[in-house]
Amino acid sequence: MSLGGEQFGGRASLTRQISDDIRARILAKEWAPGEKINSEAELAEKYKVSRVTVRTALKTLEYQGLLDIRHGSGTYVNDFGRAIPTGLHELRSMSETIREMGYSPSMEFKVSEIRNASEKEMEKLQLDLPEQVLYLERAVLADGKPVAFSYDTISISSLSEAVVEQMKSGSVFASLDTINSRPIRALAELNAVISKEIGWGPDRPKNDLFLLLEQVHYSGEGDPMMYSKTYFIEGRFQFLILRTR
Amino acid sequence: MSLGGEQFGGRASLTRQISDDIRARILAKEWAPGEKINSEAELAEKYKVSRVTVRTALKTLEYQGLLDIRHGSGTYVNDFGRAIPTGLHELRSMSETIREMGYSPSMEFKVSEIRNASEKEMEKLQLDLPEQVLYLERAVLADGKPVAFSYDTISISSLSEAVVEQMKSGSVFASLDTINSRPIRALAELNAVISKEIGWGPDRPKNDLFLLLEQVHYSGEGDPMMYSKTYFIEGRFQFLILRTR
DNA sequence: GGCTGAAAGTTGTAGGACAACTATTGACTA
DNA sequence: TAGTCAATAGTTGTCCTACAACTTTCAGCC
Repeated sequence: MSLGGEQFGGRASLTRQISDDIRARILAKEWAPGEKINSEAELAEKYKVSRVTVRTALKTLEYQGLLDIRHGSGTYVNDFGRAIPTGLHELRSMSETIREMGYSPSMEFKVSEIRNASEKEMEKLQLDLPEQVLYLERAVLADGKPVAFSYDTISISSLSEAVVEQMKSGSVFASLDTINSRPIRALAELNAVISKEIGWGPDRPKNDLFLLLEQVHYSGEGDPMMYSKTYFIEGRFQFLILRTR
Repeated sequence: MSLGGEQFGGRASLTRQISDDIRARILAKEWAPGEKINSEAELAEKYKVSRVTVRTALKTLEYQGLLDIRHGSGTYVNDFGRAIPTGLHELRSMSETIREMGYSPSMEFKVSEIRNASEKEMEKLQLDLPEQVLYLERAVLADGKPVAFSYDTISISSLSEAVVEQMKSGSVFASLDTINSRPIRALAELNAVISKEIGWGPDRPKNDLFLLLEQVHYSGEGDPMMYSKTYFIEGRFQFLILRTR
């Protein structure tokens, strides 16, 4: 059984590798919704790890709403229709999330420039001086149709020019992956917004209604890396949450 | 060290009792934000449980965004300004959430009646026949000020008349607690809504803008118990989410 | 002062054991 | 036959002990 965890230098914990792998297996419909998966003992043997590690991984997936662990009975795949719980708690790139939902993600760049940070950006990114930042305006597409408009400001003082150049037209998270410095945490706020200033193009919603996810991403050292405002077009993107006790 | 877990007949797991207790201690500011809490070994000794149990409890709180567990270093209380992560993933009553945020919760009943279920309600509650349901319209107040309007439909076919009567003017969750049948899961959807039909009174938002949390609550046996639409007044309630990898 | 390496402290993983709970089976009874 | 009940096997929850992996501290040395 090969895991192919650790994508780069930084090695993910064993628990994380297994949790990721089982998550992928669930989303790949290896088990039907409601079906009982292998017992912890079996999984531990297959993955060649201890039961403790498997248990921790399964617990994570239970938190994420994918599994239901029943004492004395077994562990079952949760039934959530066609949609996948959005996982607001898990830090994933938009592209990854869209892909997991079964669509094909893409981006459409509208603005992509390096300029001085505004006052609000300085505050959010904890900059003392108005240094240079990378500013992006993009439409997020699923199967070619816009589902959100994203306004991102990225602190580039500690990034090489090559990486910055890459970000200007590709995925921000993927670029950060190449230097192994993807953010590991984000503090997000959710708001309902109505505004004529947001979005562009023919697929822009006529009622000006958006669900705004405003967040600051932090590096492993706790430094702010990116400040982004993502405006989800109401009705185009399903925010599904499985809540548990 | 007394835990006072199991509030009624149903016994909560050890892990859950400890997780709840530590959560309360964190929210009571027993440790400052950023501060390192006791080691797992210490906690295990204090609570008189194994380290495994403590670890599981801490993992839960880490997932909820309250703690940061660092390998080789220790476990730290997360720093999130004044606000408490809303915990969209944890199933809590509105009152509990508001109380945890440091406000005093209350309810204002507008409608409270028993009537036949509508078609949509029948679908959501999985009823074959249009049986009787309890319908409530309430304003949710924090420190006397409305933060949300809630429209709830409760399946009462399996409830005693006394419990139903209690719900008509008190907390739904508290009433369900008395017979030990609080829902353990909810499937929720989040939307931005603009509507003139929602809410009432002088504190109703003039811009008609709400964040709608529409959800179905399920019992331990998987049966739908309640269908509710809670319209949060945009700007009055902070939906704060800590996202982690 | 600054570097090095040992040591102590903490979380992560292992393995084995038993407790607690669930689901199934089959015997027994009315 | 249908229903009840007890035994049983299977699964998750908790405990114990030990060690690996990592971080922080600090004494000792240059």
